[in-house]
Amino acid sequence: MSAKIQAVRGMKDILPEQTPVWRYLEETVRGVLDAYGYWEIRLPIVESTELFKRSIGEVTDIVEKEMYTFQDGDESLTLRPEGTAGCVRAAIENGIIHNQVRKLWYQGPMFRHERPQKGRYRQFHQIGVEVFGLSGPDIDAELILLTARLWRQLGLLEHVQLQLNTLGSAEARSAYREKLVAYCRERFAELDEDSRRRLDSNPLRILDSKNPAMADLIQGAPQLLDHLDEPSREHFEQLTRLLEMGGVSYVINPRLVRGLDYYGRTVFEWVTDRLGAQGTVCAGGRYDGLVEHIGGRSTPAVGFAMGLERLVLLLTEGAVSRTELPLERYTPHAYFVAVGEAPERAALVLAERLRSSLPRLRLELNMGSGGFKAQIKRADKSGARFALVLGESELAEGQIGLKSLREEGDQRSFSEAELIDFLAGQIAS
RNA sequence: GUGGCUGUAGCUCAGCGGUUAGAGUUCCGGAUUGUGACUCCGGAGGUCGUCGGUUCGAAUCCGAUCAGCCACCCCA
Repeated sequence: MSAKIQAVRGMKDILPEQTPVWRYLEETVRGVLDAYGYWEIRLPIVESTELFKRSIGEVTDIVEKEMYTFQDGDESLTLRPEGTAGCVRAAIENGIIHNQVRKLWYQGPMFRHERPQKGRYRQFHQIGVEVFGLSGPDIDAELILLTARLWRQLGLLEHVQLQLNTLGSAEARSAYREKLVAYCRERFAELDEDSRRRLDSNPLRILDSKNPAMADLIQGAPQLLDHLDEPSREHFEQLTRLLEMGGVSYVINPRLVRGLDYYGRTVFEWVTDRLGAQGTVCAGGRYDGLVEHIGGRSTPAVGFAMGLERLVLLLTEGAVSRTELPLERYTPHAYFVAVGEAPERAALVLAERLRSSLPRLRLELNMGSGGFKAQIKRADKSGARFALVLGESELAEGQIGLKSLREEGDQRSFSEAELIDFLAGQIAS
């Protein structure tokens, strides 16, 4: 054997044993988005580096040290570290948000060069939703109601908590930031190393420090909620009222600050305590200034993204037991056992006819021969409910055997027509 | 970028200076000339992460390196 080549750090294979969970999750999300009238947009994975610098912010961790950037001729390109920037770029470039409302979603891999840990990988997958052209709290509420419905459908609602905050208008926030920075500079000696760094990069983050030595300083710090502009306060109050009417409970977390520069007003996160340190499963907020900032006409916008790895983890080991997931929809209904040369040939043809007659039938035909024992074993392992059996004697009698693999009962014998009827009934149920 | 823990069969792990490195599981075959999930038997499967050092002797001790996991930072 030659030297092994392994997957690059932080980039995980999603194995066949896992893909049914992924499909279940993705299909459920798509179903909910369809139900609310959102349209899919498919976006490139590579964008110009400048796009991310301008939208995410030059001094954020993402842009400073986490981007996969490479030179292509005289252009600097970057593997997208998040989806919003590309979506906004595409929306402007194609004129689809010019003076009109758009409700969009996208899906796919994102790349950040971070140290991997539980629920965090260098290539990870998100489904993102972005709405353009609506400035009221009603759309903020709809997005949150939509996610709440999704958690309910996935059986996750009782394992996640909605945290909510408002960052106010850009003006109010930057005024507040100055006050906070001034306060921190006054008590600079009390700041830990991380917070001194945050003072320049993201001062609002200081309030979210996990260091207990900082608790005192944080206690006495000025509060963003006390510095809100009136329209933002009104927006936030209406949003919370709508959520209450919609039956979604929330916790106001004044320390909730999204990491990306473009957020303002509403921000929210769905968090869980079941995934260790990476508890955020879905997060988003309003970014009314971004479209203009990237070169479009001033357009209000709001959106969120959910991390699929984290949701899959939550589904498989965090909250729902794996046996509760409806994964049988991804295993074959029936596994076709055919022993002997003539039966094998006949089975290949018969399997094709069955698939033609029953388009929704999932039928796996045994390949690679093998005795009855081996083939029945494979049938069992495939997860199929039934084994179809064709040996020399069935072939001679023009019958097909049907053996239930999931419950007791004798093997039955069907003609082809009877078998189609029977399977049709099984598929329907 | 920083810290802690861990690298032995495809997977989960035992062995922690002394024959030819083990178990469970998985896979294949048999017990049962044509029938799975339980049982029994057999077979296949290992450069003990890599490189170097100590030693008569290293999976075992030491160093370096690489990788994985978890946490910090940050984030979905």
